[in-house]
Formats: sequence, C-alpha cells, structure tokens
Amino acid sequence: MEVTTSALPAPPQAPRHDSVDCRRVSQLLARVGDKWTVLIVRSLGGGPRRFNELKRLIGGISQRMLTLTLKNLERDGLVTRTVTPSIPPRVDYELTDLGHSLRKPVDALGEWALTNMARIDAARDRFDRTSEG
Amino acid sequence: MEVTTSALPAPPQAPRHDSVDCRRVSQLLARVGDKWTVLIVRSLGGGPRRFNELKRLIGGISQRMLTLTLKNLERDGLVTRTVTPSIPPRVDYELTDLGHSLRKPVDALGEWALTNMARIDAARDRFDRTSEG
DNA sequence: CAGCATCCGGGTGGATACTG
DNA sequence: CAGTATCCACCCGGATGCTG
Repeated sequence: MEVTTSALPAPPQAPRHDSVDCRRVSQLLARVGDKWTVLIVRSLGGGPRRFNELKRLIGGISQRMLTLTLKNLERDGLVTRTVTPSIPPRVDYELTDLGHSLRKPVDALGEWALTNMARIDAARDRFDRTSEG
Repeated sequence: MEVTTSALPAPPQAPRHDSVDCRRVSQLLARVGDKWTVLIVRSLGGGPRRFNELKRLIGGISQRMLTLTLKNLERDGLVTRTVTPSIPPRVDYELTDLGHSLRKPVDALGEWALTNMARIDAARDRFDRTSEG
C-alpha cells in the first residue's frame, strides 16, 4: 500500500480561505445565479418599481417566481418592500444600499460575459462538433 | 380607467442592453452559479489538478457532478483536459486563459460576499424573526 | 393590483454498481 | 485512477385558479 495520496486530515493547501470561504461564495452565487435574481436586481437599478411593472420589465417570469425571488431578496436585505394601502393596493420594490453595492461585481461579471460570450459559443461549437462527429 | 401604469411598448429605460444582454448575463450566472463550477474554478486556480485530487480538494462533490461540471467547463473552453495513457491512467485538468480570466470577476463577487456576508446573515435573522413572531 | 395555494412535469444532483 | 450507467429523491419553476 503506497502513499500515492496523502491521507492527512489537513491538506497542504493555502493556509486560509480555501474551503470555507469557497462554500460561502458558492452559496452566494447559487442565490445570485438563480435565473431571476440578476434580472430583478438590474431592473431595479434605475429606481423603485411596482410588482407588475417588474413583471413586464423582465418579461417571461411567472408571478410565482417574481414573488419568491423578491421575498428572498428582501430576506437578504437587498431589496425593500413598501406597501401603500390604497385601492388598488400599491407595492414598491427598491434596492437597498447593499443591493446597489451588489450591482458592481455583478456588472463586472456581466462585462466578462459580454466580452467572452463569442469565445464561449465558439468553444461550444467546436466541442459539440468534435464529440458528435 | 386611469393611467397608473404606462402602457408604452418601449420603457423609458436605458437605451440599450437591458433585455437581451441581461438574459445572457443571467445564463452565464446560471452556469457559474451551479453549485460546483466556482469551487472547481477556484480549485484549479493554483495550477493543473487530477480528477480525484479535485474531488478531495473540493470535498462533498459526487464524482458524477465532478465529471459533468468538468465536461461543461471543457465545453465552454474554460478548462482543458489532458489524458496521459499510462497505467493507472492519469488525467489533468487545467484552466485555460479564458478560465483564468473568469477568476477576476468571480473573485470580485467573492470579495463582495465575504465583505457583506455578515450583513446578509443579520438581515435574514431579522426577517425570519419578524415573519415568524 | 398584488399575491397565495395547489398541482405537476422536468431537470438537478446524490448513491451505487460496474468498466478499462 | 478515471470515469460511465442507472436509479431515484428532491425541488425548481410554470400554469392555473382564487383572495383582498
């Protein structure tokens, strides 16, 4: 039985932030990448919006998902929900400071996506062509 | 029937990049935020790694998910797969230039997460306490 | 207008067993 | 060691109908 792989409980890796922090980052990305969060955050970037206004703005989201995602965003302190008890009722959603601060890194990722989308598409074409042919 | 909401087909928003681009950014985030991609990309940040090495490094990933995610990353041109036909076989995975370039915006998001994680947790506690009490 | 309740199909992802 | 194949549980998310 050789020691091809170390059986040490503590890996000889970078001393800090490699396991735990990665998890948290991953969890954040799971939230941010959940298909609607970013669309909502960006739609709210220009100022407060009402429920159906957001729905129209985003286009393609079900009201169920809009409700759920907004609730999650509110729970995380990224969005505020303001109810005006009129008839008909009016509810406004708005980014908090924390929500606005999220836009910067998200936009950075967006820049990356826009910049490299063509490269990715090309890579996919190449890969699919190679693996199927 | 009042005009509480504008029925205009073109919203008075930013002139460009609000619908289409958002979708692509969202799609990219869906890939990047798929629970394992970021962990893998970050694990590969220090250089090439072998299959089971990655598995141990990440810890908690099934080999099925590792295989699938690596294949997707390879398909997108973010990772290269190098086979050494020895016995036992050896396969190395390594970030491409494109893959490395992704680390910057992802790390930026990571910074944000680490910086604001406490705030988010606090907001959640507050929210949960309020809604349940 | 804003939002909840319910049903349900499809994809995600884990566990396990097997191959080269 | 580095996968593939299969089965299966879960939950994400859409459609619909109803409330205040």
